[in-house]
Amino acid sequence: MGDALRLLVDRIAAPIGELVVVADLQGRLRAVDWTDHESRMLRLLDIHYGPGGHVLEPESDPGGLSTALAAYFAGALDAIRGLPVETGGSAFQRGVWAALRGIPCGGTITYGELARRIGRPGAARAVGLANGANPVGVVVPCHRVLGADGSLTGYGGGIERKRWLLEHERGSVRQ
Amino acid sequence: MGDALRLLVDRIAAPIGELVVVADLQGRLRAVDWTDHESRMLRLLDIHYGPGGHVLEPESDPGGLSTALAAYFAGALDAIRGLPVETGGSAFQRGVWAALRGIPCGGTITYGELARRIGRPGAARAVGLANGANPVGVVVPCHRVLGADGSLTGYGGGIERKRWLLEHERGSVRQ
DNA sequence: CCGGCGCTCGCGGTTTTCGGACGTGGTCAC
DNA sequence: GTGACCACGTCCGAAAACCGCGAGCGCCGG
Repeated sequence: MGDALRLLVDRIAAPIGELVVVADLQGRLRAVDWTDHESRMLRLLDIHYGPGGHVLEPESDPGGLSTALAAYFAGALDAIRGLPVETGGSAFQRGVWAALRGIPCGGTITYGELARRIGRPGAARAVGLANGANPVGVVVPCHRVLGADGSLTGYGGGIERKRWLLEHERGSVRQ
Repeated sequence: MGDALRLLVDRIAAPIGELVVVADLQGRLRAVDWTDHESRMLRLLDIHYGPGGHVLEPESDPGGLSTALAAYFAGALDAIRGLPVETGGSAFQRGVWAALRGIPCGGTITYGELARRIGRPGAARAVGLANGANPVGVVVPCHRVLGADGSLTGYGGGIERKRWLLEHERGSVRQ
């Protein structure tokens, strides 16, 4: 297993819980999730890189990513905008996640509209599925997707956090 | 939208406010309302013909209807008697509106009596509802309907106008 | 006693709201 | 392959709310 993917792990405190930050040696984000849902994150890593295909090593503020995330929670919403992200996943999923990064901070979109935007009208439900499979929470803003009627419908880390994030972004943007 | 219903719009002054007159290309009245309640009229048009199902074009005295209405306000009450009217609405509503035109000028009727007259005794309250949904004010004389105790109860354009219209019709008839 | 007033309740058509039944498209497990 | 999941969206039918009413009652002051 000498060729296993080496990943650096850090943890930071946020107002709504502790975050796990996973980066590669090139300083690209590979995963972000809440520590109380860490098992889900580990499962996603296994799916993307294979069980045993990666090793986790503690590291303080790898690539400055932890600092950027902390800044975001402190109110500097732009701090996470251009952060480098690298993921596995199917072509469809990567398309969804790429589209997610196009949603401006403080804005929202519906599952159906996002499906249309990636050229797959009618795949709204599949978008929800891909959303739930997003390994990089917060930075890839899956929380900015709402139901057609404006309902929050669901979020891997818990609806309450989704609500908090939207409120945080909407409030700080002061629109 | 090439098949949208084309409607001609005119405005005339009356002693109690300005009126909007809407006619079709065949010279039939489609709507009449007070300008200060124009939004209500537009909503009714949307309900009857669908949003975007009609286009409004300014036109002076379409089909001579404006002239007829002005004559009515000047004292020639008969001027609006036989005016052609065309509306949408449910079967019940059209029944109510047809019955309204049977009320002689200068006369009145109660909601309950009107209900009985169209074969729906007990539907007095529904008659009130249909009355409020009448798109062709004045010409379809919804103002001639009173409560069982003679009270004026209500009128889309304001009770004051209802009182004025009844007074106008009663006075000029000189009964 | 009698008339008037105000309240309550039943009324019927329309509109709005709500919930459940589909159709949907991509994933994952056999 | 095939079938079963779902962080959806649309449609349809039932139920409830909404009112430009009217009749029935109890209450009160002549």
